[in-house]
Formats: sequence, structure tokens, C-alpha cells
Amino acid sequence: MGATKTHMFTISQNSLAAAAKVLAHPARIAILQYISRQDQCICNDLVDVTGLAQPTISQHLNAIKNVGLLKGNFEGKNLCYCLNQEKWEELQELFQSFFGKINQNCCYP
Amino acid sequence: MGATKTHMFTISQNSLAAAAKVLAHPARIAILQYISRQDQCICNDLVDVTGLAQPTISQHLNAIKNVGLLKGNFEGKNLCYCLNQEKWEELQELFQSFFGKINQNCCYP
DNA sequence: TGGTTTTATCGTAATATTGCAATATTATAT
DNA sequence: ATATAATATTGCAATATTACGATAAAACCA
Repeated sequence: MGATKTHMFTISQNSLAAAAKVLAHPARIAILQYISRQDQCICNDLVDVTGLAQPTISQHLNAIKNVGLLKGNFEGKNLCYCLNQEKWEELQELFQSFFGKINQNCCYP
Repeated sequence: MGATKTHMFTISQNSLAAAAKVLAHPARIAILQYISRQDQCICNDLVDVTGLAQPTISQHLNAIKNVGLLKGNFEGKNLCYCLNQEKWEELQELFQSFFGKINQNCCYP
């Protein structure tokens, strides 16, 4: 009990849900927006930008990284990373394909 | 501690996150897809379709309903509802505007 | 080397989500 | 009215998420 029953759904349904999960927190939205504006990003800035503690930011960044949405060098003192264009486009296509199919079928009676 | 600090983010960031949360579970994806295919929907079918228990479905439906994405009559024995077109389009626009702005700014160095 | 800065990890508390059995409610049919 | 069918609500257990203090690790600089 309690855990999501992923095995009861299709891969595509689970993929979209996983992608949506990344966007399902305002901090991660803010982080993605910030990264896109910066060309690169330093985690410490994000603490100021979001008002969350550094370990919390690190955790959110990790969630974004784990789905492959970040690319760059993660070692060293100052990180330097940006959006992984390929993955980012994949994510958009997931949503767009979902929206498209729903729109196509929907009747709105 | 523990709860999302929504007050630290913009309304627009919170809105998108809330919308994404609805899509952040495969059962709700499956439910939305099913509803769009059916023109109407009876909750009992969803138990078969998803393999989840009836109270669980009811809960997921409620989550979708709570953001205004469903429209129809919710009283009576057999429900009859469908997607709320207006809200559904709003949700898509939220995502598209987010994607659009990110794409516009992003450098992908 | 020692100190500083930046990010990661660990541990833990608070809260949220998911799922379901039991039960209640609502509408319909007989 | 009573039985039946469909959905909602309640209560609770299991799990996941969010957040942060403390601390570690890595890179840099004097």
C-alpha cells in the first residue's frame, strides 16, 4: 500500500507522469527558468533566487538531473551546467503528443 | 518543515506546478485518456481499466475535478462527465507558454 | 599546508500522496 | 418501501516528498 502502482500502467503513461513530476514543484520550475536564462548556473545563486536552503536546492537539482534534463560538468567548486537540449525536447514532445491525442479524441459534449 | 513553500514562488510558477501535479500520476494520465476517448465516463469502468480500487479511482478523479478539468453532472448513480474544454486549453497554454519561454532563452552551450 | 568557498550527502522531522477496506450516500428499479 | 448498483467518504497504513541542520568532500587560493 501507499506506493504508486506503476506496473499497472503503460510505459508511455509512466513516462509522462515522471516528466510531469519534475515540473510538479514550483522550486523546480523556478530552477529551470533560471537555468534557461543564465547559460550556466551556480547553485549558490539558486539559494538566493528561491529562498530555499542549499541542501534543498541540491535535492531539487538532483531530481532534475536524474531525468537527464541537465548537462554539463558537475564536479568542481562552481558547477556549470545547462539544459540538455535533446532531453528537453523529448519532454516537450511527450506533453505535446499527450495533449494532441486528447484533443483529437475529445468531444466536449 | 516538509511542506512545499509555495509563498516563495510566483503565482505562475505555482500554477504550472499544480497543473503538472495533476499529470504526475499514471493513473490520472490513464483516466484523462480514457475520458477523452469515451465522450462520457463511468467511474466503475475505470476500476477495470486501471486495476485500482474504487476508492482510489474516486480520489484521483477528485484531484482532477478539483483543478476544474472535469465538467458534467456528478450527482446520481451513473456519473456523466467529460473534460472541461476551457480549463483543458488553459492547462495546455500554461505548459506551452512555459516551454516557449524556456526555448526562447536557452543557449544550450 | 590551512583556510575559504561551493556543492553533496546524511540523518531526520514534517507533510503529502497513494491505496484500500469498511461504510455511507445517492439514485434507480422493482 | 426495499433491494441493487454506483460513487463518495472515512480512517488508516505504507510510501514518497519536502525541507533543513550538520557535516563531508572537492576545488581553489594565499
